[in-house]
Amino acid sequence: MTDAPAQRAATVPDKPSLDGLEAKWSRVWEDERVYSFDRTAERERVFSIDTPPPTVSGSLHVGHVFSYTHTDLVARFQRMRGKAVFYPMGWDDNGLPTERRVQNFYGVRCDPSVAYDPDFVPPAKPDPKRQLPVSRRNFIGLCEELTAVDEKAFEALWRQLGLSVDWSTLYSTVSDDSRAVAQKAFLRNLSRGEAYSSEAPSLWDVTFQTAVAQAELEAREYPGHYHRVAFHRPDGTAVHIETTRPELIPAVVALIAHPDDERYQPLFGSTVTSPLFGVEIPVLAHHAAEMDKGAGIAMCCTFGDLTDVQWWRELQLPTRAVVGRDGRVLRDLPEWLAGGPGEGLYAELAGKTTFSAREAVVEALRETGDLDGEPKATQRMTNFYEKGDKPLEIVTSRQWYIRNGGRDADLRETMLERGRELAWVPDFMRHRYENWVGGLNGDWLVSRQRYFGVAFPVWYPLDADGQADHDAPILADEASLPVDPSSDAAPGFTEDQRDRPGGFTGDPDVMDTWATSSLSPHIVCGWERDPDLFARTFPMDLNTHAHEIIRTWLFSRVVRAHFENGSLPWTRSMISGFVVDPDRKKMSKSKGNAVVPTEILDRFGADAVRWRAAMARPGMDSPFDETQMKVGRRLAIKVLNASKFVLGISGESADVSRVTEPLDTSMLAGLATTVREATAAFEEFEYTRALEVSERFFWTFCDDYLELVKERANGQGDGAASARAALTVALSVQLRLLAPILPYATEEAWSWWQDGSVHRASWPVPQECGEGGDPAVLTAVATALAGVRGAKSQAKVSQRTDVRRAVVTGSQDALDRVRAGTDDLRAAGRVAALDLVAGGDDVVVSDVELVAAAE
RNA sequence: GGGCGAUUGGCUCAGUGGUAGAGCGCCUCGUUCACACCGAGGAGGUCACUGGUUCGAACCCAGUAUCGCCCACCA
Repeated sequence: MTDAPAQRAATVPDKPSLDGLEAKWSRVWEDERVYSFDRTAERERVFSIDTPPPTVSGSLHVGHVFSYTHTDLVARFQRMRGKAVFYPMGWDDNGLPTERRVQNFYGVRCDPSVAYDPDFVPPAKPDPKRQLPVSRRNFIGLCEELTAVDEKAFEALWRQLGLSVDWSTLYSTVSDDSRAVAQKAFLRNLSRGEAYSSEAPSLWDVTFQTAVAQAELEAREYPGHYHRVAFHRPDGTAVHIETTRPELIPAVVALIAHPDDERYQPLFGSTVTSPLFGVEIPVLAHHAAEMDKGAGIAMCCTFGDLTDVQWWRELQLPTRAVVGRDGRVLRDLPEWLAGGPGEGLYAELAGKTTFSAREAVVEALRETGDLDGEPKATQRMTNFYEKGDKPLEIVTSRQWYIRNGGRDADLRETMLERGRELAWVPDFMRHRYENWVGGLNGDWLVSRQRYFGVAFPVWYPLDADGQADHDAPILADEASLPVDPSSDAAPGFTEDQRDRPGGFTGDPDVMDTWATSSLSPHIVCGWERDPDLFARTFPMDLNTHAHEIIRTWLFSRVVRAHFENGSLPWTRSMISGFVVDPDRKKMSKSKGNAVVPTEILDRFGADAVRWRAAMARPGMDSPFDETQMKVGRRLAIKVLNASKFVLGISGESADVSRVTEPLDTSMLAGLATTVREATAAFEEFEYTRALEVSERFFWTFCDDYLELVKERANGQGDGAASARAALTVALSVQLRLLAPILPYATEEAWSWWQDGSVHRASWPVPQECGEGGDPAVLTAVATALAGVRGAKSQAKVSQRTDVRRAVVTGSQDALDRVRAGTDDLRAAGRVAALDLVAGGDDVVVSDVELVAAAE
């Protein structure tokens, strides 16, 4: 805060404009460190905010802009209220989105078997069809290179939008610090039994060749066919099942029907043989089989779907996998098929995709007559990885899990209780949390078979045969974190023992990005790194984001803080709705209906976009509509022009004790009410209401009050002094009321006559507006003025037309109020003589005698 | 199938028991002495529907419909 004041030159321009304000003020705010966090503040004075680290390899759309603005509105209000606002920003540069972007951008793919090339230069002309294999280390280098570029663009956007983050607290999810936090928290989870590894069936994306978590699933419509297929009883009679996946017949382990199903009760306990492959399997009963679905009896494979996994687990069925990690039928003949009638067919299927294998099996079923009728087309919901485009398979593999209540009723109840403990804005959003936690069907799978991410700080000893002992992992020392087990030797070993019998091997996997971002409160608050900061900022005061990541980011942070700190990570969550397209459909890049934020910021300006964002209440979806942006822009311009006008006639003295005229005290009384309402609204995180009351007052102030007093204020004496003081007080208060919404226009106007940033000024209090005013005076006088204006409008003459005489009727009280401002009214309406006549209740203007233009 | 939210003038939305509101758009008029990225005035709605409670319902209760989102659903 040393060398910037030159830019604060305090002159009122002749023609105020929004142009250039963003560049000018975001620069000044940075130079003066206006939003820096005072880390000496005691906990009660701190307001700490956890805001989502955007995926830098993704693209931001206008929905993000709105949601981040919502956070900023609260941050700015709290700062002006005197809080030390801790408002960091982070980048999520982990994981698949980055890998995918690097692959497309540079035309490379990661191949861990390729040796590191220190002189590697990416292809000048990437060929997306033939990606160049590069070493893991080179690949990660490219990830880091590209994210650095993306981060610059993101930061520029946030600065233009005017987010009041303290950029000195910027973090990224792949930094050494974040990796150390992620690894340390994982080791703690492990030591307390909250994390574990397990060889188990899990959802698997065959394109990315990685396991995925329940929270990353997306059910989509997917076309398929029902095939009615015969299994055979020992006496040769057929038992028909229906399946959409006949290619899994070689993997069948049982037929299963509901225990109450009379059709199949005689079969329970007996066996049947599978068509084509002749494998003998039992017919079993299980309550999860649905009588009215398909044939009522299902073929259970290991594994076709999650129900199969349930049956496999609960009925203790054997494992007979035929689909590999690449989504193709396993090359080697499974032992349970050896010697059977299907050996030849299997050889044909081996290596085929499930799609081609299905065709071959159907053909074979036709030939043997085991296909009953023709396949019937169907559309069904199928699980996809949210970033993938092929249905998920279920593959058995060793994975790391963190407990989250998905397999433990007590823990689940504890997590539901945490959700109840949390304050939700709006409150109904808590249902999404409860819905999700209540429906968990397994623990949180955190390992990914990918490259760019935080490694598990774990190695395994190798026995004399070179087999890893996964039950005796070698753990990293906390002091050594972060570590990379693929390049750092395990403690107690040397690098030349890597992957040698009797030596060690590093855990090959990386953590899913949510496993790191679930620790964002720990990362930003300095968990274990800066205990003093942590004590001042954690648990945090506010968490904000849109509702789509309640199940992922919000829930995962609750889990981690629960385990690590025995508390919620924050006391309150404010959840934004979506910006939807004009048809009320969700915006997404793939649908092509997403609006690019830089474009609207450039076209309408940050204040206008922020104004529009502020009009979307927490949790409410909001259609994108350009015409609304113009309204915000108009307000911002009006703020500049009204400020210029007020300062031009009022001078700069804001001495409220000089305000004596009833019309002036009336205006200030109304302003005091506005301050009360806006403050109460902001305290309830109802920024929209705060904006509405402030804006409504501002327009009345401009349209009525300014017009009424401008003549008197330009005159002499106590009346003029009263008006000028009132104008100045009102300007000061209103600029501060609007500052959180319109940071640029208010800062610009503030700079014309005040020292320092409006964003560091104190939030207005009603006492600034004096006491004893009657708000009804301004209302009554303004109503009378509107009557005069209406008469002129009706007569289709200029508002500047002189009025010889007019009559105001109303109740005695109303007339008293009008009388208090009668001189101002006559001046503003250009009325020579005003008669006040008792009658009726409302203020009504009549008998307006206009002076003809010619006179 | 379960859950949540929405339904008020052409559009976007306020309004939680007492005679329907705002902004935008529209129409008319005016104006350049803060503001043409302007001002003044005006028209426009049986508050989705059906019952119920109440002296009184946009608002409370029950149900229905439509739209959206979340979750579940691969036989």
